[in-house]
Amino acid sequence: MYLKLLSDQFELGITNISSEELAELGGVNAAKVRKDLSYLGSYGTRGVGYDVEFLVFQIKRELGLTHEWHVVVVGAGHLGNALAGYGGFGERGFPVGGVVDVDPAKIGTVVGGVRVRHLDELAAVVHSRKISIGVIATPAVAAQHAADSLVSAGITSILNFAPTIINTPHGISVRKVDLAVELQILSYHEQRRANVREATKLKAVPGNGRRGASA
Amino acid sequence: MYLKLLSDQFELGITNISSEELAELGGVNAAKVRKDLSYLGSYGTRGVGYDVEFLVFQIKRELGLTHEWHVVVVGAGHLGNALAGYGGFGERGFPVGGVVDVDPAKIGTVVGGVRVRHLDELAAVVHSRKISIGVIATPAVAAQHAADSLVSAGITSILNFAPTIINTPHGISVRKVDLAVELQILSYHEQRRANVREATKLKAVPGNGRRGASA
DNA sequence: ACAGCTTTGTGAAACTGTGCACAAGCGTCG
DNA sequence: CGACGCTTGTGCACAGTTTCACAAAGCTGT
Repeated sequence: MYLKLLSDQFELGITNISSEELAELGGVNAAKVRKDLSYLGSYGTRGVGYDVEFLVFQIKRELGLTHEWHVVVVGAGHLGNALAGYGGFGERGFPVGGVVDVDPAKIGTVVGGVRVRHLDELAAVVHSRKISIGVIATPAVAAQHAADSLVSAGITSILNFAPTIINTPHGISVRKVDLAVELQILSYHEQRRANVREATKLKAVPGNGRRGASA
Repeated sequence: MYLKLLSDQFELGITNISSEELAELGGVNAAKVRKDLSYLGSYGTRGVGYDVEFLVFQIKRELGLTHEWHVVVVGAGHLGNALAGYGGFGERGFPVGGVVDVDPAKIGTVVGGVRVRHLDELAAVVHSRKISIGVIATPAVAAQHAADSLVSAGITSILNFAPTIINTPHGISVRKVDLAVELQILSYHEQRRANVREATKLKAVPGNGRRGASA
C-alpha cells in the first residue's frame, strides 16, 4: 500500500512526505506508518519527513521489485484470459511469460500476447524464462492438479484464483484470492444494515442487538 | 472459509464434522474453529461434533446469503468482461444484474448475458433490480468517478478492483482487491528465498540476517 | 443407571498488533 | 549560535486475537 501511495505521489511531483500525510492518504494512523517504515531502516529526516523517491526504492528493494518477475498462468478460460490480457500485471513488474491449458481448442491461441501451450510443456515454459511465480486460473476441480504441476515444474510461489484450498509441499508460498468471498463479506455488511433497519422500524428490544461493526 | 469447506464436505456426503476435522481442512487451530462457530450460537453436539448441513445454513443466514444479491459491474473492459462472464459469481449467489461503461463502442454489446448500458443509466439499472452491491472494474483514473456514481445511484457496498483507494461517504462498505499487490507479496517471499540462498552460499556473517519468515 | 470415551464451549493465559506520548534530531530564523 | 517549531523513532500501555486447558455434556455399551 505504501509503495502504491508513494509512487502515485512521486508521479504528482511530490518529493517529500510526512508520516502524517502518508497516514492520511492510506487511511491509517501516523504512528503505524512510522513503525511500518522503520522496519526498512531509519530513512526519514526528523523535522522534515521522508524522501518519496528514496522510500519507493527502499520498499521496492525489500519487496524484491528491483527486477521483473515473469509469471505463468495456468488456465486460459475467462479468468486466465482476463488476467493475461489485463496489462496491469506487466505495468507493475509482473509480465506474463507463459499461459498453459489442457484444452486442445485453446492451445495455440494467443492470449495477452502469448501463445497458449499445453500443461505438459509447463516445465519447459518455466525454465526457458526462469519463472518462479505461477497463477492458477482453472476451475476448482483442476486447481490441485495445476498446483502439483507448477510445483513439479519448479515454481515456488503460487497465486490461486480457484475457489478451493490447494495443498503444497512446505516451502511453497501460496496466496489465495476468492472473488466470491469478497462479495460474501459485502453481503454480510448489507445483511447487517438490513437487520439494523428492521430493528429500528420495530423500535423494540434494545440491547438485543448484535456486536457493532463499522463500514 | 468455513462456509466453503462445509459446503464442499456436504457435497461429498459428510453429514457430521468435528472442530478437529474442520480445523485440519482449513489449516487452523481447532479451538479457534470452536470459538468462531460459537459466535453463531451453540450449534454443536458435545461428543459428536457439528451437523454440516445445519451449520451451512446458519452461516449463510448470518452472512445474508439466504437470497441472491444482484451486483452491477462498472467498466466493461478486460476485467469487467472477465468478472461478468466468470460464472462463479452467479453460482455463489451474486448474479450480475447489470454492466455499465462510458465507452460508446461498448454500450449495447452483451457481456455475461447482460447488455452493457451507459454509466448515466446506472441509477435506473440499480433501482430496477434492487441492486445494493457495485463492482468497480475501471482503470484507476476512473475509479473515483465510478464510486461517486455508484453512491449517487444508491449502492451501499463496493468491491473495488481498480488499483487506487477510493473515498466514499461514511456508511458505505468498500473492499479492495489489487491483483498486483498479491503478486508483490509473492515477490517478497521469492526475494527472501533468494536472500537466504545468497547468505547460505557466502556462509559468512551469521546473525547479520533479517527477521525470520515462513512460507 | 453408570463408566468411559469423545467433543464442545469457554474462562484464562499468552501472544500479537496498534496507538499514544515524548525524547531526540533536524532545519530555520533572528 | 541558540531558541523554536516540526517530525521521526520508539518505549510503553492498551486492545484484540489466538491458543491452552478443562469442566460440562452427549453418546455407547454393559
